[in-house]
Amino acid sequence: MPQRSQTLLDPRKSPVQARSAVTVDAILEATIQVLLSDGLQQLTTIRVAERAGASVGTLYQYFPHKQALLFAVLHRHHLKVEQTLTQTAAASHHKPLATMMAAVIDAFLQAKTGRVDEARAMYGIVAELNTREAVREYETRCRAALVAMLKTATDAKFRDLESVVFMLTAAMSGPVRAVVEGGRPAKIVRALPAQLLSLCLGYLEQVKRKN
Amino acid sequence: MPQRSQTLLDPRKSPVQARSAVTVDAILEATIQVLLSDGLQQLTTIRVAERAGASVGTLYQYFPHKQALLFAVLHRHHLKVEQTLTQTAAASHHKPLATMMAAVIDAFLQAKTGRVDEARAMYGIVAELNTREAVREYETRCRAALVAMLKTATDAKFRDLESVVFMLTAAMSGPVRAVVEGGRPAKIVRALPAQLLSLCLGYLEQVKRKN
Amino acid sequence: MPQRSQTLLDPRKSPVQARSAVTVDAILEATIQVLLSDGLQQLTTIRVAERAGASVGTLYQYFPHKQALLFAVLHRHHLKVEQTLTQTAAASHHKPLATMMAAVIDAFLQAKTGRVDEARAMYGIVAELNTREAVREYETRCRAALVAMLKTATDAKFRDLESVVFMLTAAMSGPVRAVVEGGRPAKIVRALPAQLLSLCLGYLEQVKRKN
Amino acid sequence: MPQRSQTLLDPRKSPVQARSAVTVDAILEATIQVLLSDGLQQLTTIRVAERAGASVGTLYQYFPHKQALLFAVLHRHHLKVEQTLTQTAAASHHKPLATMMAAVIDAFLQAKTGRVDEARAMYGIVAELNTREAVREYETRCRAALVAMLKTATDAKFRDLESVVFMLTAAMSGPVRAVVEGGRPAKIVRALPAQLLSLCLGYLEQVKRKN
DNA sequence: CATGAATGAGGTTTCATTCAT
DNA sequence: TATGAATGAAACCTCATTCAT
Repeated sequence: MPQRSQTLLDPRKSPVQARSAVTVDAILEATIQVLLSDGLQQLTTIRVAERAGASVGTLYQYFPHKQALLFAVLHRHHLKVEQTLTQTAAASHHKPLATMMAAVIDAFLQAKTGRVDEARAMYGIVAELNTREAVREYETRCRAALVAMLKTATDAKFRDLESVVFMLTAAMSGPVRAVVEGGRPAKIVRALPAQLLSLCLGYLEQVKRKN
Repeated sequence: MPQRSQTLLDPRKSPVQARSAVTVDAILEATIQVLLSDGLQQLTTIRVAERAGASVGTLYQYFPHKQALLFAVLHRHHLKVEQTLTQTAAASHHKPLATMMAAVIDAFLQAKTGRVDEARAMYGIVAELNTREAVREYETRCRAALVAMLKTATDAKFRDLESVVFMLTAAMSGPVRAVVEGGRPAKIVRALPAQLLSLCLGYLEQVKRKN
Repeated sequence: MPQRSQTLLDPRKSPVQARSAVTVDAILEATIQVLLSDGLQQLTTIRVAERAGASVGTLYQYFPHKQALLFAVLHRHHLKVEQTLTQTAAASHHKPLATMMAAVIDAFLQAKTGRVDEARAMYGIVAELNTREAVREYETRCRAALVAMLKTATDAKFRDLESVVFMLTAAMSGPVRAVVEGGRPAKIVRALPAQLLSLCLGYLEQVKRKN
Repeated sequence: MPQRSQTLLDPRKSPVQARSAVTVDAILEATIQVLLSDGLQQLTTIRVAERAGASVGTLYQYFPHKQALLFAVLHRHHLKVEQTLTQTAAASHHKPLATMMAAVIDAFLQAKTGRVDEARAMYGIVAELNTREAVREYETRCRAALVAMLKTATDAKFRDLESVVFMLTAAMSGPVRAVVEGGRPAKIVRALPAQLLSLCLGYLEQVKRKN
């Protein structure tokens, strides 16, 4: 699979008929399935097509190449997470910090662990592809929503809110990733929301002091 | 590259003559170089051998297959980080929390950013290979060192220290990864040590309160 | 070419479209050609594909690996010989020994020397591959047909017919192999049918006496 | 292993020192061992050297290439069989047919089954290499010994003794090969000498009649 | 639109052979 | 002489992609 510039990564044609939309969806779903059951190395276009109940030819009708397919899967995931996050953040404006963070953490965890398998699959895609650009943009949009929200916090003001939010999100992504990738004891998984809240609030507390 | 069980990942033969040790080292180094310049997808055994100034045949004298090569590189990195961390932790016993964490963060950052390229390459390897087992063991050993250290903290006692340390390390790994993978503004990079300290101490503060 | 268990030797997929049947046949035929012109050592999958007017990829669509290809060729040959032999044997029930053996020898020689090249190629395959199992089964089926026939001989009864037939077929296979492998004087080749008949009848005569 | 003309197949240098003779012998013996335990495909020069307790370099001191090594093994076997056969034949001049054949069959079986493993290994070598020439010469010499013997038979004279001996030896080689290659029931193995005698005498009887 | 047979570049791995030590 | 590290040609096999049906 040769590396391609990202301008070529868009789907080949938009499914205009209902039937096509179903097919495309089946393919995207199949991609995640194969990714999880076989791994990225074993993910071949034929295997994806088979699992989707289609033929390779059909797959290539909708995706110009394998990268575009993987990219589309990633994009769909990003959209979902971003949407959840943005809406939650918007709904939490003008609240105290603790309330805000509790809501955001909840939303983030729900988006990520609602379909753990999907989230797990994404890590593989991101590692393999040239997704730096896309991931950066996605993260930037997510952070923007949090920045906007935190600006309206009733109980705190931050200098350099950008940096603060970077740390917050990056710090959260660590434990979340560890849990999504699996193999953590149940105790840790259960405690995760509360722990993340401690993590965030603790950090914000420290930062506030230095303001 | 077919998936292989990890018991087969050991190097094929230990170099007995002096020159072979040099060769093996050159190959490991070349692997990192190629990983960074070409990416894991484009990393071929021939390319690695060439960059190492050797032939494929030589590469295969020391590594039974590509996976073993990548695995060896990862293992070497793990050893280095683990050693730094363990020594620092051991030297920080019986100190206050803030001192401990400052030392540990410093050591961790030095190990990871001392050779950013190497650290960056590792993320690729981990994503590609079946490294779960190895990574888990490495992380467990690192956490054990921190647990042992924190037990002796002069200014705090923790219930469930295991979970606390899990959160600490996982939380730190987020921002560190973001920075190592590159593309972050210089301001963030510079501020990282202090920010990580805030993150850790803030979290520990929160946890202490609930004890 | 690594040794593989025989359960994996089956063709990969059955051709569903008409053109693929042609392709498969061309590949099998090409295998024999290459086997004879280049020898088993020089038989490479690429060479076979080229000779068949196809590409390696196509070859591997129908045969999971080189062994399976060779095995398929052998199997086809076995089927042909077995069929000829079985039919002839069945048609010769209830005849005197001499008539029976003349018919069988004739059939066997025809099957083997009708396409000497093919037969010759088989010896190479058998030597190279792990064909013990397959060959044994084939031989067993052939012997069974002869046993059934000889039981109905009008002029002889044998104790331990199994052993007798083993000796008959094994004895015949010697000279036939010598001739098929080539380089024997024309005189010997011409005289072969009659000589084989003498061999078989002579042996049966001896065995009868001891009954 | 490229095919080579047979003029190059001679050992590189004759071992003049006793030590060398031991080494060469160990290598030849190791070749047979590897041939039997690993098969011809897996027989590599390094493996042979290891099994012989030497290094590849040493192996190549005595054999210019792999083919020469295999060829030497075959040659040694041929010499042994030929010698046994020739001596027995010479010692059986001026005897009746039955005595002659009994002696020859006994000698042949002893030579072949005395070290079944060795004999079995030979079939592999012969199939793989370009040994036609060498095998033909060996067979010719064996037949010559039998022809000379049979000429002096006290109870029979044959027209075209050459052809008769060809049939005799070829016919015998069938069952012997079957048994040497293994997997035959013990009953058959035990009965082999007597059966071969029946085979030969039966055939000779038939031929005599037609004289 | 859908199919799946065909393609072939390119990747991994082996192993006979050489040659510096 | 003996060693074993190094070589690299060449084999096997995969899989993204195309295109005739």
